[in-house]
Amino acid sequence: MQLETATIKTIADTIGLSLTTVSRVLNGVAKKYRISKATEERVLAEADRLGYIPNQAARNLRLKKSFAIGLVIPNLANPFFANIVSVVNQVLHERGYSVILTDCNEEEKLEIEAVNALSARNMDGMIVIPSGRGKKHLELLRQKRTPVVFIDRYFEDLAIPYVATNHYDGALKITEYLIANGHRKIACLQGSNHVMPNIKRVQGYIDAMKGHGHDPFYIGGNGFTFESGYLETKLLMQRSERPTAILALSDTILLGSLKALAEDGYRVPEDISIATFDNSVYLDFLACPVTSVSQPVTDIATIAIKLLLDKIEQQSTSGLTEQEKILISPAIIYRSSIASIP
Amino acid sequence: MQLETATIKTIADTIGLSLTTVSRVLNGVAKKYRISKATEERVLAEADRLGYIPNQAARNLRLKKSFAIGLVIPNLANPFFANIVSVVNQVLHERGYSVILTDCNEEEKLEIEAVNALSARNMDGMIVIPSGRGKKHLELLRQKRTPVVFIDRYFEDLAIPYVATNHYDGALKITEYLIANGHRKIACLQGSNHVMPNIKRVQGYIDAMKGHGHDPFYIGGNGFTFESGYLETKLLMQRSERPTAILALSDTILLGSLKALAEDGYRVPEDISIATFDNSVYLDFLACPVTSVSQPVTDIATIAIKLLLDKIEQQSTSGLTEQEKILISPAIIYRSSIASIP
DNA sequence: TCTAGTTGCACAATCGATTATTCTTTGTAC
DNA sequence: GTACAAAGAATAATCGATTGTGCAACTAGA
Repeated sequence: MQLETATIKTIADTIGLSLTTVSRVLNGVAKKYRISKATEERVLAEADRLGYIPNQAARNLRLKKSFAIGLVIPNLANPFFANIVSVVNQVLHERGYSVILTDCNEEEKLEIEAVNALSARNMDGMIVIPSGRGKKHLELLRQKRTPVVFIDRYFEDLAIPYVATNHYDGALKITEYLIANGHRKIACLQGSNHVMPNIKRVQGYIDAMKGHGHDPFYIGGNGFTFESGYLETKLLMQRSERPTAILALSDTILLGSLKALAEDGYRVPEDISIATFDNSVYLDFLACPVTSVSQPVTDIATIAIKLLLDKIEQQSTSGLTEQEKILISPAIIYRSSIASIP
Repeated sequence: MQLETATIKTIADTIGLSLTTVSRVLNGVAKKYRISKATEERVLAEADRLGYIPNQAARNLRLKKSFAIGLVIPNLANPFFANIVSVVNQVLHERGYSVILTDCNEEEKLEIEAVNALSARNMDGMIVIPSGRGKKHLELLRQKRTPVVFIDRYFEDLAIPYVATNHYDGALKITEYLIANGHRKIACLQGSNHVMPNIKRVQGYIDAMKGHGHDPFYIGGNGFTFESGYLETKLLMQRSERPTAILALSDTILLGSLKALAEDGYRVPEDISIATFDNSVYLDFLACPVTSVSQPVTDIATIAIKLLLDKIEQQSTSGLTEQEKILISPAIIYRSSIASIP
């Protein structure tokens, strides 16, 4: 077997035709250029025999198109993001695109580097879940006319489409459910306080409380992490006035919170009720299964890709329409972690 | 601001030098080609002013090097794989490589397509966790001299390096621990029975049983999935002779198994003991925290990348040495899911 | 002053694929 | 028999970066 990789030239030489003809056949435009059936078949047969695979770098250079989509996400170790990547990846591959991934570890510096690196690789489009609050590198993409879509996290003042859960709505509903169950002292353990999902969720919590005539009881924490949930819960339970319920704004926060509660001997839901976001699969199997806001991951990913591919294929230069700001209302999955209190 | 992307030609034209000189300065080989300090500075200043980013497709084509590593994995939704990808991604980006990801959804067909697509993109190297049992597409990579390293799953008869947990050892130890706690009727719920980790784990289970004079009690299941764990446990508990312990060969299987046990009213560990693999973070928070074999994900990923980059950078054409078949013994994390029985 | 060597930079080919343009041959109509 | 059209395929430029080789201009030593 030949060690040399076959190129269009290899094929052209072995069957004595020009590069042009071979290229046209392989691109399926033989008819358009009146290439005879016989020639077409000879080319195809030879390409097959040599195991020809077109060099993408050459195509990319010539066509200024990479057939690749860049994916920039905060942290793959978080199952919620991993799920999004999984779905996005699958759909894009079906559509013939490669996926170039970067995990930014929630650091803005890495995010900027990633966006620039992807830009150098001529991405046909990008899907970004921003880690930081900086926008300059993202605006530069618009100048370069690279289509971008945000998932989950977004900037409202940027003319870049986004698809996300209606975080506000989810938080509002689940807080109202807690209130309906008699809770007043509901503590909210938040994530990174500069990202949109967190801002909206906190606002939902606040509005639900106020809407029912209560002041927000407590808002603390500063990251979508296990550690933040753990520390914040420890602090929380040492206050003179303890909460009757905790609303964790992510599953990672929840696990930390549960660990703190368990260490201090609090039982769920007897001693304290708890609710969370994200609805990871293991919530059903915890000591006490936890009620959760369930984000429609598959829908979000699918819609985002549709938006992106539309932009890529039409290159519509029109401004941002309302249809490109999409929020999907989440469902709430009821489990046994919330007790009714008088 | 200019909308056109700056190229080397742009820079050369605006300061009146040749492409050659600009390229050499930007590649940091100015000294080698005796380019004056003054010229060098003019070039750098202009590149900076124009926000020049080298076109990777052009470099890739010319250098036959993509500065990218292909990653082929079975399923990102599985936290174990997501963690691997997270670590791999981070280390590679530090080293200046991009990561091109494909999730194969555990399908061999997708795996083959992915490997070919990555090959067309001239990957400098690839890290593969095979989904299927086919090897032809992987052998073709050796012909093309693309360095490859397997992680977690591997083929012993292929001259391709691998880094994995010592699955056999892990299964042996945890089974012996169950035996030491008085268990004899230990059921083993397996994953995909054609992949190496599963084969080795099952063998460890069998050898531990036999080593202590017992016949393997039960081996069932056929996938690293929630469903397999659930169904198999339902079947298992309907047998006339019930197990006193279950060894789930992954966390996903575990969750399914726990659901089945809970539905039928069995308590862990009072009615039945249970142990698992993977040590996901949520194991601590289950109704009964579950004892688990903990795979050294970070170590595995780090070593695999070291092997790969060594191969890429030296292009050592030497055969596979023993040092390129690396198995790391896992630790066991003891929790309360295993009861001592008389 | 002349030669040999050094300094500073440019020419042009190359990587593989695409494509507008051009060229040749064959067929057809009057 | 001439003119012209259509069929079938080739020439050559192009995308952006890299690099072996070549060529002035200048310097230093004899």
